[in-house]
Order: sequence, then structure tokens, then C-alpha cells
Amino acid sequence: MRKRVVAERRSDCPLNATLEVLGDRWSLLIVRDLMFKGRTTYKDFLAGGEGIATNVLANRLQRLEAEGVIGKGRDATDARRLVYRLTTKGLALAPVLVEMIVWGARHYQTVAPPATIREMTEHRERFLAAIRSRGGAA
Amino acid sequence: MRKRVVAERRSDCPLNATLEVLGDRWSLLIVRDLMFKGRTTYKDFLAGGEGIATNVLANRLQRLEAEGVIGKGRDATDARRLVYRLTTKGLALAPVLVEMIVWGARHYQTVAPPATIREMTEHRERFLAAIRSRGGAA
DNA sequence: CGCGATAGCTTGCGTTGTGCAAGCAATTTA
DNA sequence: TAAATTGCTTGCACAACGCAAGCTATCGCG
Repeated sequence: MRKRVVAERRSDCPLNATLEVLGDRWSLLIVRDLMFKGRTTYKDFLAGGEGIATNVLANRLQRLEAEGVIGKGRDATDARRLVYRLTTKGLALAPVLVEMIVWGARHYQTVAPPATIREMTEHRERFLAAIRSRGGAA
Repeated sequence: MRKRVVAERRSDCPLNATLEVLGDRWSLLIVRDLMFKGRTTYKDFLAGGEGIATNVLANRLQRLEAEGVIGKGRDATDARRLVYRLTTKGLALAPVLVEMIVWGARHYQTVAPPATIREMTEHRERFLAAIRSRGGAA
């Protein structure tokens, strides 16, 4: 894993900026785990269902922290355990996740509960407010 | 480019479904070009600013078409030219793109016109309706 | 009709990223 | 004090990517 010194942007398009930070198959799944599933540790993410590799997970946690999307702290009762959490910047991804979830649920066969999708679309603002208020914890 | 026969899903999460189709650094930029920039041909995409490689572009166009996100047709006046367009499914990505653009514009320095970002957030429904009505053409 | 230019790819090659298994230090629990 | 747990790192094989070159079909021009 070589260190990238400056990581020049490919363009100044806002969508491109987002994609350079989150445009891969794993980063947003980690954000999802933090935002919706109550998963907060390395171990939790590993067991997250999609089977991310250990080195890739370590790399993504590092990148997301470097970008200010997530933060981490030691668990008070178990010093082995690092607890990850969403920053304000990470929490601001809620609308992005919601729209991606809705699109996926509409166009593919998934286990998304129809009631949840309906809540996301029909009471979008309320749903987003609820995420914001609980700071990402499940 | 080996042919993938079934492409098994890693999980049945709707977000994961979306990410398996669009979770890379290029696919959504092509959708952006079609939805906002009026770019419709291979050449247009290549000149799109971020510098996608020719083989990667060809691969993404093929994948997006196979997924039903985009479609293509020959230009009536120039048989060399293939014209790509968004399908209904592709057009349904508008809310995803809008939220990613807004997030990118809020957290990074970009060339996004503040007026456009304001329109996207303060008159979201109107903005989305406008995209739908013009079918993605600029 | 002949010829250079253009559109849309494909191919080769070297570099980077990914998936998988193993290993390892710092804790904690028995 | 030994075994287990947490959060990684390392090594290796393989897939994906970036870049340059090449190739086919069509077009515009004389």
C-alpha cells in the first residue's frame, strides 16, 4: 500500500470529487454499516455480509478517516477494541445512501423491507431527520 | 475481458445491488454526461474531462447497457456514430446523482455553480421533474 | 472512385488493486 | 499464566486499470 502524497483530482466536478472519495464497491457499505446497522468495529465490518477482505477493510477505514468521513476512538471498557463512528461529514451522506438504496430496491430483487422503502420515499424528510438525530447509531 | 456468466451477488442488500452496478469511479460519470452535459457519443465521453481510458470506457458502456441503464442507436445522418441515451432506469438515477453532487459541492472545492446547488436543494422536486421531463438531454 | 480523416473500438503491456490465507502484537478472559 | 480476541500487516496469485498503438467501417472531398 504505497503512500499517495497529493492525490491530484481528475476534475473539479462535484460528482467527481464524491466519486474519488466514495466511488468503489466497499466504502459506502462501511458507511451503511455505521448509519443503519449499528456496526462500529473492525470485526463487525468484517462480518458484514458481503465479505470484505481484511486488507481492503483496513485500507478503506484509513482512507475514510483521512477524508474525515469517519472517526475512531478506543472502547472505554476494552482497550483492544476501536470504535468507529460517522463524523458530521459522514452523516451528511444519508441522502446519498437513501437514494442508492431506493434505486437498488426498485430495480433489483433485494431483502429491503417494502415498508422501509416507502418510508424513505414518502416521508423522506422525516426519515433523514431521524438519521441525523440519532447520529448514525442504530 | 472475460465473460462473466452469472455474476453472483455478494448480498441481497439494496445498497449492495446498486454498488455492484455503479460502484466504481467511472460509471456514474457517464450517466452524468448523459444526464447533465449533453454528451452522447463515445468520443464525447472520452473528451469528458476526467480522462477515462478507451478500454475502460468501452467496458463501462457495455456493462451499463447490459444492466439496462443506458441504450444506444445509430445516428441517422452518420452511420459511424453511435448515440447513447439513458433508459428510464438510468433516468431514475437522477436523485442519486443530485445528492452526490450536493455532497461533493458542500465538502470539496469544485466548480459547481452555487445557484445550481441551491436549486438542487431548495427546489429539489422541481429540479428532478425538469430532468425527467427532458429525458436527460441537455 | 480514391484518399485522408473520423468514430468506435480492440490489443498488448506494465502497474496497481483485490481476494485469500497466514501471521502477529496488544489486550483480555479463564 | 495460557488461551482467546481484536485489529491489523504481509505474501502471493490474479483481475482491473492506464496508456499507447492499431484496426475496421464510414464519411467528406476532389
